[in-house]
Amino acid sequence: MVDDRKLDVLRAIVEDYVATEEPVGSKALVERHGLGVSPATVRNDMAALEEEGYIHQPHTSAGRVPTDKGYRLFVDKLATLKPMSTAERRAIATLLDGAVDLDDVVQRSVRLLSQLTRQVAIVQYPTLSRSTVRHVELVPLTPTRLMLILILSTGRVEQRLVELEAPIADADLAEVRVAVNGAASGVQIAAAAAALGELPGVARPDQADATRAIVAVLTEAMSDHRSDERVAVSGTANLARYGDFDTAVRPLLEALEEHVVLLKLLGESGADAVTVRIGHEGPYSELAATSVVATGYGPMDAHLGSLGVVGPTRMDYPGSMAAVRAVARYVSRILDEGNQ
Amino acid sequence: MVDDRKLDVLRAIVEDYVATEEPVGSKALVERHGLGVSPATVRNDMAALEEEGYIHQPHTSAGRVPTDKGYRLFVDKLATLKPMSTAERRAIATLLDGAVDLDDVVQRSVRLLSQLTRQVAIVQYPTLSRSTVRHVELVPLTPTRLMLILILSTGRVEQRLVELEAPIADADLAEVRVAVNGAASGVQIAAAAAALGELPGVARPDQADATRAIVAVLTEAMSDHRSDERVAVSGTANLARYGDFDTAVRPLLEALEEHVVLLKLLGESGADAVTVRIGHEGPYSELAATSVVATGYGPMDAHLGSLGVVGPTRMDYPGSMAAVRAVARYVSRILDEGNQ
DNA sequence: TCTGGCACTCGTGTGACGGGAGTGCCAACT
DNA sequence: AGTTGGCACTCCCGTCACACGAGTGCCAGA
Repeated sequence: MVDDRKLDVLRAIVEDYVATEEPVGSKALVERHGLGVSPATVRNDMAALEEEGYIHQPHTSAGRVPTDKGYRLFVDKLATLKPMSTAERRAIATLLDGAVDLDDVVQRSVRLLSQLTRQVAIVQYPTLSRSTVRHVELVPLTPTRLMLILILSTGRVEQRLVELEAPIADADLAEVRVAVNGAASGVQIAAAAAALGELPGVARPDQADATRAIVAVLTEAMSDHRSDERVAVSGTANLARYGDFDTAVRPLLEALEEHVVLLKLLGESGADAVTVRIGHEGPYSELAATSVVATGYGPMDAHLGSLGVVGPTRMDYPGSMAAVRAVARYVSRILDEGNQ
Repeated sequence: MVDDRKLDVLRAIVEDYVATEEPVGSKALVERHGLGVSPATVRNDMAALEEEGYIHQPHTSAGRVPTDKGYRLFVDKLATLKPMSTAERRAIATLLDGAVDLDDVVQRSVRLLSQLTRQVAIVQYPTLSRSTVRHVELVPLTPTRLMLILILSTGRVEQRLVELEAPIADADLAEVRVAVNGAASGVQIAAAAAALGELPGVARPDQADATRAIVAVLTEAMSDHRSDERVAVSGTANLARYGDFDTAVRPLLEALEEHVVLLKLLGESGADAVTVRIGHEGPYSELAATSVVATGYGPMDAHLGSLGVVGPTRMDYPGSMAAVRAVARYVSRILDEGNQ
């Protein structure tokens, strides 16, 4: 069914089409690639490939274009990851090492990824849920008003206001702070919520009200999945290179506004495998003309978030996959370092 | 020179062109607006307006299109701000009141503004420089490593790591914390840097090194204008409604990637006046086809940042100006409340 | 199994052409 | 002096016909 030469032909078609954005014919194919056979032979193979649904002819007397199925085969069997050049590696390393905080890491990463791939890049902020509490700080603003600061192992900092029923003395506040940190520090978010729930019960009676208010705000902040939905996007201008505006650019622009949609697009990729979703394989029918190359990141086997690129199905898969993998690895390493 | 009817004609041309995106002719004009004169009369006026550079004819036998100068006159003399409907006012109020922190305020505002105007909205994060220090917190992570947290009056929180030469005792740390807050709390950023500079000299000798390290990181964090350059963008999908891709959409998409460019576009608008920059009036020749409607925000007369919308010169100026002003007022009010 | 040849299909670019929207100008009217 | 109706003129745009050429499918021969 799929002998070697036919696969070569498919690979050549994909590469040429990606490069030229035009249907590719048998003659141009044998010229640009050293296939060593005549156009007529290639035509036979093309007919077979079309029969099997890997390529498609926009109209009679036009060249062939890969189908989603064709891209799929290409990615699964034919693509060899383009290794990053040493210059690129060094650029990644120096750029990301200069980041000063979590926000900065995410923003530099997304920018970098869009520049490397010349496509739209998406980076999800690290989720709260799998990280641990590093420290909880309570700062008195007025006698009945505290600022609560929650510092997580990923470097994320959440801040909330706490309103108290009654004023609290500095000494009492210090005790509550110690109690809260005793229960939560170093503990995973999920477990910390449970441990904190016990606190108001065992606190000194005159500190119980304040403890209860603080714990309420704290658990609310920890369970706030708003930040789980945060994503950074970069490289929108690369959409300008798209050919067809209405079928390709507009739906994607709209999707980029909806962070929930983006997260669904990125999906729950495994931490070490680069996932490729081609055209209709994705969850949105409006985005049938776009592909997603994504992977998870996070130190070791902990999945903290996903990142990737989206672009036309006609995209450079090997290059994108390599770039996505490289950036994910660097980001994982940096998060790991900051975590010590 | 510019008698009343000619101004009426100009207003009608602008309104029709904005609505239809097509050159507007004399006949359609008298039909759609009750001008009470004949097409021939209007033609005479149009000839005069064109002579003076307010309108322009793409080619003979076509209708007229406003020039930048024409839009300018329209905005300055002819536009009456469309008041927001009560439904819109309520939508603004409820949406923005639900914001939990500064990030949330900015992100909700920018989204709201893009939805109200159906254009690309931009909101600059509040600058550090004009805000005051609310509190500085020092959290020991390891004996020689502190996390420094800087809380500003706008609600912004900055975090930095501090590496110490030698371990520091908790008691000493508490004293340094008091000293630092004594020097900086409630003081404007600019003044705080100076006050902090004195500290290492007057500190107890055994605390001088630690104080010096902390102050160094703190002044660095306060002078970090990186956050001054942060902007939020929303509504990119509205670009899809643009007609001409290459001259209008592409340059703007590219500009949206460059936050520095955006800040320059927003400009240093006064806090209470809505600024309109039309086409070539702006600083970038590539953006000759786009206009900017912007204003400053901030409680009272303090200018904390700018916000606005960008769109085609052919845009609904009265509606955009009203929306920009309304959102800026609500944002200012919210920042003021959070500041007490 | 591959190859060269050949007839066929069909999209694309070009040029001619008519319709129509809109203008400018002029003479007449108020 | 300002306004109006009439009229000739300009020029964009959509349509149609047509030739060109790229590309194909098929078939006979190596």
